Amino acid sequence: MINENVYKIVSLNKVAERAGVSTATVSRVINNSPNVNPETRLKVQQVIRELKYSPNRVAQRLRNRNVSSNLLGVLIPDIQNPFYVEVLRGIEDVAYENKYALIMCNFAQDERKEMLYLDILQSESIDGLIAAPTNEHDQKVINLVRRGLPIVCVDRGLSGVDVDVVLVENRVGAFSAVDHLAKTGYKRIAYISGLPQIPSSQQREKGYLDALAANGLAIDRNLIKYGDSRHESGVKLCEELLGLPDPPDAIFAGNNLITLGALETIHKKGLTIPGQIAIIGFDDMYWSISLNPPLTAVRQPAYEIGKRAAEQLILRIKDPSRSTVSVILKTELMIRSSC
Amino acid sequence: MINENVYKIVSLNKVAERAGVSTATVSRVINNSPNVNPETRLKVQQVIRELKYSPNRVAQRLRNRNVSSNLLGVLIPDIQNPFYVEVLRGIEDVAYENKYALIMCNFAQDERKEMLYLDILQSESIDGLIAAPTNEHDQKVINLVRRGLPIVCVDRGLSGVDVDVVLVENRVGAFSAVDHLAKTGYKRIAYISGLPQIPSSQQREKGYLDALAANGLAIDRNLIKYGDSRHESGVKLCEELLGLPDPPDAIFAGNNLITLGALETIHKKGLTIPGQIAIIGFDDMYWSISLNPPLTAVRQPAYEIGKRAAEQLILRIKDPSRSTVSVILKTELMIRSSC
DNA sequence: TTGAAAGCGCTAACAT
DNA sequence: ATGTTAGCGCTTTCAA
Repeated sequence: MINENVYKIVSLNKVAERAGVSTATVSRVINNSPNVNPETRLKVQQVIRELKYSPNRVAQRLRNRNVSSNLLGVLIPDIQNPFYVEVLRGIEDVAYENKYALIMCNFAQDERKEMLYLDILQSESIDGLIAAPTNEHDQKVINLVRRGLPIVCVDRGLSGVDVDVVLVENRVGAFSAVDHLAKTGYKRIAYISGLPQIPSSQQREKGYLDALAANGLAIDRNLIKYGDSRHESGVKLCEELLGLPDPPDAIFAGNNLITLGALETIHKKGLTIPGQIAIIGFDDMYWSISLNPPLTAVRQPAYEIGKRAAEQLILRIKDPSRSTVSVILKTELMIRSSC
Repeated sequence: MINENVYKIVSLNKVAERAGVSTATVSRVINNSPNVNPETRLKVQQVIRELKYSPNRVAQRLRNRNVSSNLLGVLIPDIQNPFYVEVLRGIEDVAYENKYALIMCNFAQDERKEMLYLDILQSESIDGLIAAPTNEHDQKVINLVRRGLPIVCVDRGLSGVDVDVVLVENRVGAFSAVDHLAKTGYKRIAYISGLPQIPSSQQREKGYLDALAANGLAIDRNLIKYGDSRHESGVKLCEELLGLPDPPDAIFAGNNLITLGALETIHKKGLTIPGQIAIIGFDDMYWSISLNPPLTAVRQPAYEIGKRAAEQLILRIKDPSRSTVSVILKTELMIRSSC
């Protein structure tokens, strides 16, 4: 358990000793305090370089609870989903620019894992958190907000508390997809939903329903399938749909992974797209054009979502009392050849 | 700058006070020390629950430099590459099982970013690091190894130091791909390489060259293109290749992203695969079957790589003096219809 | 079984 | 301009 090999880290003390000054002076140098004699500063910097000293952030953080830890937490549901990867990239770029490092917690849609990670994040005394909680009533995250930890929610809000949110017009996006399907002439349009407790799934369902209604299409509950937002459930639910006595002529897939799963099933069955079955996805991927056939999809500006979220978070960290905002981004229908 | 809104965290002190015991006793309780009177323990636990106390890991770490911080660093070159995402998943699963959290550093192939992150990781006093450094001579990582920080390298080794490594038979994998191409009858086989300074790129090139030789095919240097391992360079280099006066009849793409980029170019030009141009990729993706056409590829066991790396790392953390190992995993040729 | 106290590395008064 | 010192929250001897 004990690491005997532990590598000795040079401490402020050693630097002070070697430079013949007090620890306070060294501290001032590393924090760029102006009140240091230029010569002293030079000497100290020299020693720092010699000793390859770098300040212990753990100690810094313990000391300064109210000052930046330069750590941001990111809590995402599923790193296998390219959408979240793009969001993460956006966050990461902004974080890096502002000298924040990221503690990344992928809870893989497992609530226990989410709990553990939130505990860790909290006790690491992160500066702020970007989270896509399991659902709007996530008590753990709500408590964190109440306690004053700067938080920005992504892709879904939080009910009962005031919190910054960055999301996308899910209902509108879904509507545009299903409307496109209907206008193209499809009559029996199915919806494969992600986890139904996630607000975005619900809003997409609403968009789907609204579009059917707007186009005078009947709602057939058998054509709505609920899954868990993962590839596997796309595969399975698409099979169920295609096995129906009266199968759909088009599928609206609730997210990335479901689309890919559904595609897999369709190809395994040797069906032609869009001839025998049309498909449209929520979430575009940069390789959608190379899919068979090039996929028509509702594009969410994922990178932008992450970027905005990180920017909001940093603003909030700097000024915790600023009023909360909801950033709502638009989706875009990318029409290719799958419907 | 100062966060006036700072949320008060309950400290050991408060718990001790409230429970009418000393801080030492509370500490013993949270660390499951056996030397605590059962009644006292119960009372303390009660108070802990009441106050929703959770120990401050920062303080714990500062105190116990030689004891687990339960933080692992992960340094990966490109989170947009699905290969690394899978590796990350493997790492993450093992880390979670062992109650480690991950500080994820995506350096996006930017050396300055890598430096910054390594500094942060070091000063966060992580327990260990899983890294895929820019190249074998990465001084920063080499220094870390020398200082005794437990490190496992992924996808590439480190020259001059003894370090645990998990990688894949790159040469053999590339050979099998190009050999398959040659045996299928392709004569002018191109190679689009990732960053040429990365050992795996070099080994794949070697496999490519060997396979050409083994099949009596001439080497045409014009058919070897070097890029930066990203989607964009797949797009561009494939264009160059197809624009050649004497273009290739097959392309071996050095990784995931390059394959997707090349595919994009081929589709934009309206060429048929494999009729007008065949393609085979290094790195399989779970949606390869849904590509147009279903992609033939060399599969690396990415999840397994991550899993093994994390396992090795945890072993090394527990016993820093154990001798280093190289885990070398096999690739697998997934034959579908792109060549 | 419990408590008192030192100290991990650092910063911010306060003093000089 | 610089040094002295207290203390962040915790664990761990050492004593009782």
